Amino acid sequence: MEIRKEPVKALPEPTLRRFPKYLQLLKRLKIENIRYIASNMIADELGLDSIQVRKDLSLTGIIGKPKLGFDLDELTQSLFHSLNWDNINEAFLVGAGSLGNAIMGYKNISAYGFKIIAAFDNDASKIGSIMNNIEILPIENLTDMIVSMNINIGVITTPEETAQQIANLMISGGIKAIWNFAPVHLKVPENIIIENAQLSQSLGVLTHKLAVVMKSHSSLPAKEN
Amino acid sequence: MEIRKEPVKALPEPTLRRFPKYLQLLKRLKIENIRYIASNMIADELGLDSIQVRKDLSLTGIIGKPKLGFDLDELTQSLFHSLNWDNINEAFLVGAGSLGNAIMGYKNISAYGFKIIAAFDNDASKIGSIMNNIEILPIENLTDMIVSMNINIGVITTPEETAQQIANLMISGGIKAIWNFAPVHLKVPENIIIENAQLSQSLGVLTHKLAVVMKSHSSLPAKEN
DNA sequence: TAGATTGTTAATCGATTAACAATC
DNA sequence: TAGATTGTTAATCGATTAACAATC
Repeated sequence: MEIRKEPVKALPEPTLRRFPKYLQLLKRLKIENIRYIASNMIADELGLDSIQVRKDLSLTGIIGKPKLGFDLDELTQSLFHSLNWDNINEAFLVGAGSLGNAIMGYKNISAYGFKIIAAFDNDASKIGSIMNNIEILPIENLTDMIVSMNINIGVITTPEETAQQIANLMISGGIKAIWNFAPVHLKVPENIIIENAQLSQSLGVLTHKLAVVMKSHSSLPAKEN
Repeated sequence: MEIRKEPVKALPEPTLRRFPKYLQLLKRLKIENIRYIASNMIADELGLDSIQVRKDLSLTGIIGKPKLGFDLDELTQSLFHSLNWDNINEAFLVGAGSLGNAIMGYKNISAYGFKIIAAFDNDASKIGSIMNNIEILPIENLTDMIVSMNINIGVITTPEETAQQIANLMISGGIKAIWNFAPVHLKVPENIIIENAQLSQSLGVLTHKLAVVMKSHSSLPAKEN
C-alpha cells in the first residue's frame, strides 16, 4: 500500500529548495554504503534543524523507523518522486549563448530528470551546429516543434530584450513551465509556471550581506535610531 | 541629511531578492524618460502587491512623494546602495569550466557592482589563457593572491568533489563571502557568508510544480485523505 | 525495559497583507 | 478642497521551532 506512488501534492517552496540538498548528502552516504540515516545526522551535515528535516521528509510521505532513521534508498526515491525527478522532463532551450551552453553542458542535469532535447537560436552561424550533443535549430521552428513533440518545459537563456517574445512563442506552442534565466519579469497567463533563476537575485543577497558585515566591522558607532 | 549614505542595515532575504527585479523595471522606465513611479505601478508590472512594494522600498530608507510616487533616479540609487552595488566588489573565481565561463562572460555583471579579477583552475591547458578578458591562473596561487590583493569574495564553479577544498583555501586566504555554484553544502566557519546558487534548487521547484499541475489535470479523482 | 528516534500537535516567529492616518 | 499616494501600525498567514507522545 505504501509502495504505490501517490500523486504529488503541492509542497511549500522552502521545503522544495531543501530537497536537492538532502539528495546531495544521500548520494554521498550511498557511496559509503550506509543503509539508514537519522534526521539528526542529516541536520548536522547540512546545518539544519532535525525537526525541520523530519517535517520536510514527512511531506514526501516516507515513514521512518524509530531508533534507526530513514532507509537511504527509500528516502532517495521519495525525494526524487516529490521533485518529479523520477520522470524525464523534456525541455527546449532558447538562447545558445554561454549561459545556455553551460546549462546544456551541465553533467548532472540528467540526474535531475531533466533533458534538453533541442536548442534554438537566431544566430545563423550557430544554427545547424551541435553543442553538447544538442542540435541548434532556428527559432522559426520553435512553436511548431513544441506542438509536435509535446514539450512542456522551456528554458530561456536569451538576452533580456528577446525573452518576453520567446516566452510568448513558447506559450503559444503549449509550454506549461518556463525556466527563465533572462533578467526580466515575464508576463504570462496565470496557468503558466515561471521559475526564475536569475544570478542577480542570488548575487544581491551576497553583496548586501557582505556590506552589512564590513560596515559592522568598521569603527563607526552605529547610529541608534 | 537624507542625502548622506547610511550604513546598510541587514534586510530580510525575500526583500533582497525582489530588489533586482525593481531595478530591472526602473532601468526600462528610465529609458522611457519617466521621472516618478508609484508603488502601484511597480506592483502591477512585476505581479506584486503595492503594499509589499512600499514596505520593501521603505527599507532602503527612501521617502516617496504623496501623489507622485518615487523619484526614479533616487529610487535606483537607494536600491543600488542597499544591495551594495554602488561599490565594486572584487572577486576571484575558481573553476574555469563552462559555468565559470558563463559567469565571467555575463555582460551585466559589472552593473551589479561585481568584478571578477582573476580565475583559477587546475587544468594546465587552461592556465595562462585568457577567457572574457580574465586571466586563468593556477590554483596554487589562490590563497596568496587573496591575501595580497585583499579580495573578499570567492566564486566556486568547480565540480562538487573539489568545492570544499577550494572553499577552505579561500577562507584561509581571508575570503569573507562565497558564491557557491557547486552542488555541495560547504562547511565553513559561521562568520563566512555563503550564498548558494545551485541550479538544482530552482529546477526542483519547477519540476515539482509541473508534476502537481499535470496530475491535477489527469482524470484520477484525487484521493481525499 | 530503557533509550533513541520518529511523527504530530501546539507555540513562536517573521513576512505578507490589511486598515488607516498623514501628506501634498 | 478632494483625491491620490505614501508610510505605519495592526492582523493574518505560513514556515519554523518546541514540546511531547508513539514506536521499536
